Amino acid sequence: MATKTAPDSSRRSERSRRAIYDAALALISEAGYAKTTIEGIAARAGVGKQTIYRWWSSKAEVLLEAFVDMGERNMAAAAEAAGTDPASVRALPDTGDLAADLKHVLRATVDELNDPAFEAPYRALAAEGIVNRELSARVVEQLLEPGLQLYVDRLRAAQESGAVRAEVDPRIALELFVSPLAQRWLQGTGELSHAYADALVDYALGGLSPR
Amino acid sequence: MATKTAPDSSRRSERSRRAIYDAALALISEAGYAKTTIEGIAARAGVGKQTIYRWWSSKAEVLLEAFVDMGERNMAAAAEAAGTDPASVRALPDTGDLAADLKHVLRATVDELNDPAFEAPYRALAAEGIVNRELSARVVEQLLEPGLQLYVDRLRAAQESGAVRAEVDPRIALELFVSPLAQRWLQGTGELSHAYADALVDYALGGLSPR
Amino acid sequence: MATKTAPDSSRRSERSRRAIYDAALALISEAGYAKTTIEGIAARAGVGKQTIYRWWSSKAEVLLEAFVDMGERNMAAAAEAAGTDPASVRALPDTGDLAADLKHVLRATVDELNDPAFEAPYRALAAEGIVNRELSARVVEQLLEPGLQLYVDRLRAAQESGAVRAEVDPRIALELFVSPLAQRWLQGTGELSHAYADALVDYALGGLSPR
Amino acid sequence: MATKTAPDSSRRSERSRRAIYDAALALISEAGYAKTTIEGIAARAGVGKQTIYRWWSSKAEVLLEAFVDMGERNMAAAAEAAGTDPASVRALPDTGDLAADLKHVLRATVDELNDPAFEAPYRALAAEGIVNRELSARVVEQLLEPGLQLYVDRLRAAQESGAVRAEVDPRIALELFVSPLAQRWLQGTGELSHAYADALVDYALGGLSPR
DNA sequence: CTTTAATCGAGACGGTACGTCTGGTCTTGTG
DNA sequence: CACAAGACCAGACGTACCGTCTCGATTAAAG
Repeated sequence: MATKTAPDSSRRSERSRRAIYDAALALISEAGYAKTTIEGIAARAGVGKQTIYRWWSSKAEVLLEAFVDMGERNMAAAAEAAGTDPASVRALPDTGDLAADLKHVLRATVDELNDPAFEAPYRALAAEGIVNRELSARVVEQLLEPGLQLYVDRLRAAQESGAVRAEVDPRIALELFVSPLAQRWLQGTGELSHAYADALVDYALGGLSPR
Repeated sequence: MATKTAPDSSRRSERSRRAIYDAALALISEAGYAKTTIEGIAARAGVGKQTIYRWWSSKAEVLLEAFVDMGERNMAAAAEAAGTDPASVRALPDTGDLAADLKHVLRATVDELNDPAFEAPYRALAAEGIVNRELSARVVEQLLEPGLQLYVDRLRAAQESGAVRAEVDPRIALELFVSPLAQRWLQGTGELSHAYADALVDYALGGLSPR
Repeated sequence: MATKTAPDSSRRSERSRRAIYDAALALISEAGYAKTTIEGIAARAGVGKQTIYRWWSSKAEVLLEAFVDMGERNMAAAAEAAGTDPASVRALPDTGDLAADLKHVLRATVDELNDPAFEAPYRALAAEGIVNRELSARVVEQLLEPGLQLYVDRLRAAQESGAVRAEVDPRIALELFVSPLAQRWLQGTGELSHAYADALVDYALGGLSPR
Repeated sequence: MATKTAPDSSRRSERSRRAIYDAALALISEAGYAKTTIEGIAARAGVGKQTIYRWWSSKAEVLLEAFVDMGERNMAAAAEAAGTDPASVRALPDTGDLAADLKHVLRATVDELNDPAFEAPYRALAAEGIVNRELSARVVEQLLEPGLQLYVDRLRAAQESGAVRAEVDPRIALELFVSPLAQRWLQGTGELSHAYADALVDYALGGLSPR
């Protein structure tokens, strides 16, 4: 039986890949995910439809890769601007004051989530992920997990310095302030402000009960 | 210019409405949101397509109403089974022990979220809501808000009894345990267990910092 | 078994009938037969759709009756204007000169066929009749036959006066000049002029072969 | 403004074209013109609807081409059967006896018009042509004109041999026997028999007046 | 360097669903 | 009961995309 021969990636056109990423992100920002079609991406990128179907299996996959690619380029640019190596760019600060450090990062996250350029494609990815488990796993793994791990690291450090109780599970702990933020952004259930971010940190660290 | 005259809702066929709700929920459970089509709903319901387009403007709207309707019927059934009036069915318990009460409700929520029958349509609605702000607002208002208000009420009662600090904003406080649950369910970032629900309540009430 | 009870024509609204005739003729002139819909006629006439379906079985039937009605009113008006009784209005002239008489009538027919107001509805009727045998029979019987009979009468008179050979069948003979006219009008295969009408009469009466 | 680019006819699927012609003719014979739908043709032909819309602009156009194609194939088949070249197949006979020649051809036409297989599609085409001038012109030009030209040629020959008066216009003369035939067929105003065809020729050639 | 085979842009193809329009029936007051 | 109004089921309309499938015309690797 003749198996569908896999494409030879060594002969792949870098030119087309770039054009497809650019077209995909542009269209999703302009018209939204639902109105973005593979046909539209191909036309905008000046590429045959088959070239897309050859390398990706769905619209969501194209978007995910385009998004990851954008993230990598942004990070490389930031690292270059900062004159440091890329790895250190995303690390959480550790000034010794856990609350201040968390507020600092969460405020930055709030600003990022409020950035309209960021909005459309990421929303699209989030929405698709809810319904498409396989994609969701890749989104979490490639886009979210690295960021979450930084919180885990910082909380572990805080546990060693005694700022956080030792028996607390950092994976659950970080959700106390990260998930409310994400949820508000996804569902639009409330404003995303620096004050809100601060409140989340205060409540989560100090607890709701009187001490 | 002749404005498209709105349909006369007093002449609406209750029979068709029911059939459409049933067909929509059935198809979404069987095939998922993306593969459910208006044409399919109409065919399954034994209804003309126009009858759907006359009363709803999108697939998402049909689903939302079908879902709200299902909720109302379930609640009415539950109230009848319990022999009480519908209003009291969804009220949070108040045994005096806030942590126990919250764990009780959150565990029930975990069970509900893990129920496969509940899964498909609600996921579909959530996904659509992320990308469709107008729908999202209606989902929040009609499906989520009533439930969240119960938390606010319970937390206010706890503040009066001194179990929660007076300066805490209940709207934010409830997100500490509700949002992480929702987030895990939406993104599949972790298991949804009773133990997890308990941990969220403990962390949120007691805080992460040592006391 | 309950037979579909026939409508009681004694209670029929004359008002509606008139309005429907007027609306049908107006719409067919404005938009053509194909774009004229029962729905449109009802709306234009300010009448319920059922009122049309109750009394007519098809769009073509409505048009036919509207057309017959229009003819009757026109004829009555002409008779009144001429101060004679309606029956004599459509009679062919008999001056003793058959060729002249036929040319006179055919020229009038040419003028009528070239009248744009006449065009659309009659074309529509003709087209529908080609495909709808039952309608065609009624069109022929109610609209065409009376006119053709006049030719038969005139030709019979000519046979008695010796102007036409006795063994000629008048029903076939009249087709020699009437059918070419009708055909050109239906198919647009050539101009419809007085000269053409004259030529038809000359050729038909005198024959094509030399004598 | 991006003009809707015309399809590339060199890449057209001959297979589909055939299947569409066959399906169109079959459906029109079975159900008539009005009940034949583009959707139905596509389904019957095992073809996407777009493939029809890509190459034809209306149901009438499809039918016209299907009909022309059928005619060409029939003629080619006849030529092959006769062992002669296609051009000579449709030529009118010239035995020197004009009346006999015309009767021969008209009788054949009568038989053809009475053939049920021929009936439905051609009626449909004729009906549409009456209302659709653009189509009518193409029908006349592609289907009728070639046949009519043969009469013109034969009549010209007759004029040279003295069998027809020199001042007669052949284009008009042929209508004397062709149009009545067409008219009877279209309107069902009378039987189509060999005797009728003969009478038309006799009347037209000899004239109605005594000599 | 060719040669040659896979990728490329392009777009026709068989399909599915869209949202609209109309047909013909049924229902609901009103006169 | 006929009527105006219009909701109903049904299904065709013409359009937009889907994912697959040819087509030459570049490429880029292996000869």
